Amino acid sequence: MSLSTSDRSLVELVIRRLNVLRPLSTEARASLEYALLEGLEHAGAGEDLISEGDPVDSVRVVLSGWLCRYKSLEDGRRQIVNFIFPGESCDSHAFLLPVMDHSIATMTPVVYAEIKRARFESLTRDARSLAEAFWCETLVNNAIQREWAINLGRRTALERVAHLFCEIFERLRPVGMVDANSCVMPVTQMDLADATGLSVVHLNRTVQELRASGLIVLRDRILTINDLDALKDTALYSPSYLQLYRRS
Amino acid sequence: MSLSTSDRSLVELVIRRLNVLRPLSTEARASLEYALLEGLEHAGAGEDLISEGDPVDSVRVVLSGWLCRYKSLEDGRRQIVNFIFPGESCDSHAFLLPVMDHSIATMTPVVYAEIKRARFESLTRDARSLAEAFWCETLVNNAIQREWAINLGRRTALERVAHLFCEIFERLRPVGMVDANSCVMPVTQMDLADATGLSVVHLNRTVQELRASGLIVLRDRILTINDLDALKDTALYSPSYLQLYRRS
DNA sequence: CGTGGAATTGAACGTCGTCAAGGACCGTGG
DNA sequence: CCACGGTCCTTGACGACGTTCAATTCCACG
Repeated sequence: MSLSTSDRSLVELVIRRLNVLRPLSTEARASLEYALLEGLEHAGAGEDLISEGDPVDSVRVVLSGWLCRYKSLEDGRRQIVNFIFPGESCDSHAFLLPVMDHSIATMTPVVYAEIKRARFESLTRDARSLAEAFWCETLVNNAIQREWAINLGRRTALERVAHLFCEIFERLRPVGMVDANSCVMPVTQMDLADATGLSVVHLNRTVQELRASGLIVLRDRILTINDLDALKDTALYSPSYLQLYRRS
Repeated sequence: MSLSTSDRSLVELVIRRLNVLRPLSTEARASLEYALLEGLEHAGAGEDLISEGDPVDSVRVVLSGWLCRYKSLEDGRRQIVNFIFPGESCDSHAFLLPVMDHSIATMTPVVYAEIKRARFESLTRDARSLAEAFWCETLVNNAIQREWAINLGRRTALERVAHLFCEIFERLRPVGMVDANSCVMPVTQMDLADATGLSVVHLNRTVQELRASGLIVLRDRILTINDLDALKDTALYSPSYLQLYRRS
């Protein structure tokens, strides 16, 4: 495995993000950085990294690319229950439960670092700040999951899609994947439909409604938000749940 | 505060439940039992224990009664994102994040134990098994939240309500609140509507559909499930997410 | 009794899903 | 070079599921 400078900068990104959740000690950063660089892996788009029912014995930290957590019903209906963005980890501590309750799939080519359970446990035992940072991540995930519940249960199609775009934008911003008012949107409308609980057809019409009202431009897999505040208004978006910034 | 024998048996229930998630050492049980008995509190029905935006500095463990986590939109639309049943804790570790992202309300009169943050942290520091048990609880909650996402996003009204009834029944069983094939259902149809993302009117019609098909009886706040397997079939219910039983 | 919350019913409407077809784009192979 | 197939996006027509509004019944409680 070769260690490019780009890999190193991706690892930096992970550490910076965790550091926002909990300030990390110098040793914590160093040992995490080492563990990440040691476990680098690549995956193509559209692969299942883990499937519902699988036992888990490692933690994966995403360095680049988009993934999603999803669940399926017997008859094929699928619900994406969350996205996973660069800097986030897939299933820290998931090994505390016997098996996965959901699946994780790549939506783009992905670079990630795999840390075996024993290694992860010794890392977090040695650095309390690291352990807390990963736990904070789990808690924030929990909060996002709750926000998705009200999104799916109580928002209209237009509000749901607007809300999803706001959330994606706000989650990509702190990891430097937002350029002024636009970001990549490397997923199909089918995926967006599965994330918002809509049919593809209706998702498409809803996106066009957002386009027609001038709030967004979505073309060539690039999302441009013309007026973020206005988009948040139509989404009834309240950002507190992301906990992107620490209480000072 | 008086310590009745009934309080003691409720505390036993909490410990038994945590013990299913992680085997607890004798000392862990003893110190937790002590902390719980020391922090007993009561609340009436329909009270907000914590509201979105509040800082948290304690953990509440529910000894009896039903609560719910919910989120609201500006215009009053409300989504119940989860229930909290006896034996479960409200927000263990929530103090790791600055403020609550959702509110917690009592749906019935409730008995709970409040453990201050410092106390909780020393408890879990001294007993690793206890810490892991509480973390497991958080992880299971996460899994439940994901199941609710697919419930709200991809199931029909009939499936949603059937699924909710299955889940409630299965979560109440291990804490001894199920009697043969029936359990209490001490909430209004308005609450059930807010939990399933339906209007009250349509929830009512859906419940009647379940009644008409002979699957359930719901009367006088008692839910009787005539054929649990059949109900699970109509709900497309797959129980693994509750992780009620440990891998041996 | 009378009051108020909860459950229930009816009717009309609307959002969203389904089905089906057409178009844009892209890589592959003849 | 162009035909071909595949995937994704888009549009139209229609119907169904679920919402809204409003009225009625039921029941516990004072």
